[in-house]
Amino acid sequence: MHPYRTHTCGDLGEAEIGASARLSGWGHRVRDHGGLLFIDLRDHYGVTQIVADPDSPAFKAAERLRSEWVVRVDGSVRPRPSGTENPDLATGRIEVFASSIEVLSEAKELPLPVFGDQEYPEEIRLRYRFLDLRRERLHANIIKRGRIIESIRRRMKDQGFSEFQTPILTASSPEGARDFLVPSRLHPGKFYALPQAPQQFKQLIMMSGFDRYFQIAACFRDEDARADRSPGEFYQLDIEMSFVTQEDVFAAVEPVLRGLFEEFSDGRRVTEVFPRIAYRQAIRQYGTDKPDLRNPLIIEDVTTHFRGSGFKVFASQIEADPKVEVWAIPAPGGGSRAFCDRMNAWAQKQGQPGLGYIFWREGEEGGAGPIAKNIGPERAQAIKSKLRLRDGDAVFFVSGDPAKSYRFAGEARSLIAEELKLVDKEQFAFCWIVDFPMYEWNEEEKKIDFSHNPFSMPQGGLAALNEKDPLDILAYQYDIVCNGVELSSGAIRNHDPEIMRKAFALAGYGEEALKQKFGGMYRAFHYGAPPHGGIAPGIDRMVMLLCNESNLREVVLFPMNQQAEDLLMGAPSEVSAKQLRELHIRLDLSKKG
RNA sequence: GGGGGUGUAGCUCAGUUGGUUAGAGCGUCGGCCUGUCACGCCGAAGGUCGCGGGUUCGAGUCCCGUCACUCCCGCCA
Repeated sequence: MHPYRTHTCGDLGEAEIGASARLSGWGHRVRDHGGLLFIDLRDHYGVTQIVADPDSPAFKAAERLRSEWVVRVDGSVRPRPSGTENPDLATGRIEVFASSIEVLSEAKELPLPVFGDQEYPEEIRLRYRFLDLRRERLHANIIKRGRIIESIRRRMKDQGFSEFQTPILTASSPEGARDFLVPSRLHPGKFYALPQAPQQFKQLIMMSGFDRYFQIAACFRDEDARADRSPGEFYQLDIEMSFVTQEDVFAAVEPVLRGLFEEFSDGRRVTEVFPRIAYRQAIRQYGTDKPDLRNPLIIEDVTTHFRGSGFKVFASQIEADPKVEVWAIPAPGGGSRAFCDRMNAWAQKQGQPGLGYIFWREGEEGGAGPIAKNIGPERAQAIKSKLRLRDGDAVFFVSGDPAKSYRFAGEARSLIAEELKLVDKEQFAFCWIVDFPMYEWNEEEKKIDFSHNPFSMPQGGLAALNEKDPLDILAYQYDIVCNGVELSSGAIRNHDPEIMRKAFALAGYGEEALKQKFGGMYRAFHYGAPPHGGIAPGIDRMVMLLCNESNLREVVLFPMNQQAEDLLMGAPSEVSAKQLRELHIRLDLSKKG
């Protein structure tokens, strides 16, 4: 017989009744009735109830057993007595009567119980990650993650993509995030960097004559963490294609994501055709460039209704600055003073002067609230009909230069919909955000910056760069957004060295800088570069959405904490003087004390 | 780098306006229990109230500092 098991803890059913079985696993829960004792034995596959009574030679060992001890159980499979079956357990119609129990490994008193679904603090969960991972929810998430990645690979290959591996030790790149550096032993004073993304490699792959590349790529960035941003490292579904337009990229990626989400959505609806929303329209309608389309509210411009009105706060702002607009956020069902006051109080807590509102009670034509009184019934009625509001509804107003106020309007839109329960949680709502501006104004340095990837192709090509106001130039640059989560940016790349020189010149970089910073790739552009483009959806974020989690640590096997420390492995750690000597590194910790 | 929150038994938490010996549930240990599946019942052990300082007759509670964790801003394809 196998030394550990003939079956797993999820195998046994009525078909095995009468057979003898050997199981190994963790003691999940022990119920000792004195003369009768039950053990829920758990392994990766499931839970099986073990029974022992004083007639069994295993009884003594069973009485010693505690939670999370690892044991091997020999016994016979028998039906549970009528009325004691457990329908919540896959193996709940049978039990194993133990003839022998051997303890393979004892467990000390647990700092984190595996049994039950109580929440525990992060520090303990991370320090004892191996216990946390035994728990049902995390265990299931990790399994699901594996299946999701497997499905992505299959779907990408079915679309004719090939998976390649790009280097992990590469050159430091000046753009974007802070690099993780790796000192070179053979080249004193020089460093490798871990890739922030295989961006340049995937473009080089296209220029090397390949097509339709993808990779489940590890990316490294030495930046501070967020709940939806792991410290240090994360994974991207890195994609690049040759001879494509933006539409071709969408056509390749959309079915992969839709199919993937349909496969793992557990019945939640998935957007059938991903709408395309221009960046500027997204800002105006949703107050964000990553709108949650599960939220039905749409912001409208009602500036004209306040110009010259009796509500002097807005009217004088509009008078004083032509950039000022008043945006209205509808709140269907929010038509009560209590709700409006609560929103206003929230706004003040956000450091805003307040959140103006009008609300309509039954049979009250002009609307209620201070703004309604000041602008008069005609204007209030005009706003009401423009936003298609009814009695019982409210509308909130955000006034200011949209470039500064849009974010607050977007936050208000989210909170209103959340409070009024207008967000349909039973769906995955995708959209493409397109037409991102190529450049943006850097107020601190008083100069023009690339707003996203400097290698994006400007819409209109060289002519646009030469003729248009740089701040009006759009790029073939796009995001994919799901439920308000930015899954990825992508772009059609700039493959033309002439356009590239001009594009960098507008941002204040000469050709020398281009050569120096992006030498390998810039060189490749001069030897026959195909038009190409791609995208790189974040694997961890997709898994997070599909697992219905709001923190990446719930879908990563061994995550670091927010300070980018691995509490289980003890990373980062000090290294020996010998290691440092070999790497030509001398430490100066004087600043740290 | 900045702001918010949290820190009390192995774990999750309660602890009133500052007032005697700091409590509960789970877990651990001991006892009882033959159909449980969050088994039940009885009992016991277990505490640097994150750490340091201060105010006070008296501090888990108030003040200052500091550390740890967490969320956010800055930062970040």
